[in-house]
Amino acid sequence: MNKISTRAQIIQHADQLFYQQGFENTSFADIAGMVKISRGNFYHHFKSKDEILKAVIELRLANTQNMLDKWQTSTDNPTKRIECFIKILITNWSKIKYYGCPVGTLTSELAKLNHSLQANANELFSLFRNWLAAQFELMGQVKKADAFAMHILARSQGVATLGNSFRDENFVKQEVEQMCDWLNSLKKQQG
Amino acid sequence: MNKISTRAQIIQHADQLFYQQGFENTSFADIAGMVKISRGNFYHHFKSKDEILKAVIELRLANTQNMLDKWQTSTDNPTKRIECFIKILITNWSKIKYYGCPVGTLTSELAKLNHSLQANANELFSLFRNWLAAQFELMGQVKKADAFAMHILARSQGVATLGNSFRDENFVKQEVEQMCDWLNSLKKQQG
DNA sequence: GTCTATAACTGGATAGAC
DNA sequence: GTCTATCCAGTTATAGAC
Repeated sequence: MNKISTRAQIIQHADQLFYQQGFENTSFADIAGMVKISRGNFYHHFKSKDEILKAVIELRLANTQNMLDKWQTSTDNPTKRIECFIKILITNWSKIKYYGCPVGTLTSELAKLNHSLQANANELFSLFRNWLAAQFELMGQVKKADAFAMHILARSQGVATLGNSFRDENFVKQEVEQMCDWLNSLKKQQG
Repeated sequence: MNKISTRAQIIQHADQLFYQQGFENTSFADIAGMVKISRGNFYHHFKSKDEILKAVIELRLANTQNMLDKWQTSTDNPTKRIECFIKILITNWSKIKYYGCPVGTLTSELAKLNHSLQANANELFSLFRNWLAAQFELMGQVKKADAFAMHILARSQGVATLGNSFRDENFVKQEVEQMCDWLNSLKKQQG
């Protein structure tokens, strides 16, 4: 019955704004405007802007874990699971088109700011990396599991960046298809 | 005999700072500090930060064109030329490690700012794209030339982003090798 | 006591007058 | 080329509302 807490609202809107506008470029006034509270009131919930970022990253980690868990239970075929990952590019295309990949753009921005929460943001990549590696292991690719995970992560990342720059959906679809082809060629090798 | 002009110095240092710190996060004072001129003098050369960005992008376009021209003359083998491109990841690793790809991080940042110079920055990608496509055509891959160009551009981009995040040189080297293998497998197909 | 609004402080930014 | 104006960010202090 309770309404969503103010704290949760702040995190939720900050999450969205950090993604769409970037962390640095998003001000308290921006967030306050969306949550409809006064600027000063923030400090009742968070000690600093960095704490909001920390909470946002934690929210993203939780949401990502949820997504991976769902994929894990919705099918027992690891190849199909990896395909779920690859196809986020298409599922989320309407956002990626304008704002890029939420993980890659955040880690890149924090790297340039030399921000103290770089490691936290990188955990988002690690979450995908480890999950993907686990799937490749299930496919029988034990030795190359991590390398393959990084490979597919990197290709997805590149497609997101180029897709965002050129705003070309066909390019994204083609690359997704190629990644799926590559994935399925691995399966056959294992037979 | 002339010393490098003040204007050129501003652009050069801005280029470096925009790359290392990001565009938004770099202030006039930062640039003025490096060029060692007063801030008033700044306005003699540039009316706004956006004008500096425009000049920086033009400088990068010129530098990129120079690099491509050099590769074009230093070898008449298109496959080897594309390898030159792929291997920038290793050549520039010491910078990519900390600041990512100068092109990808700029276009991503400008996309989030919804900046008016997005199209100018994208030209940097187009320069590479068209040059790569021309090389693939010379390799005999006429129909797929542009798709291959985008493919290799995207993969390089992804490797830069992940390399920057995980700071893992071995990963970069492995991916570079794989891209070169892929490239050479195309050559054989054509005979 | 918990949450919120208002106002003011501080530093850094762009901008522009002199 | 200095110096100032203005604005806006993050932050803090205080006092009121529930």
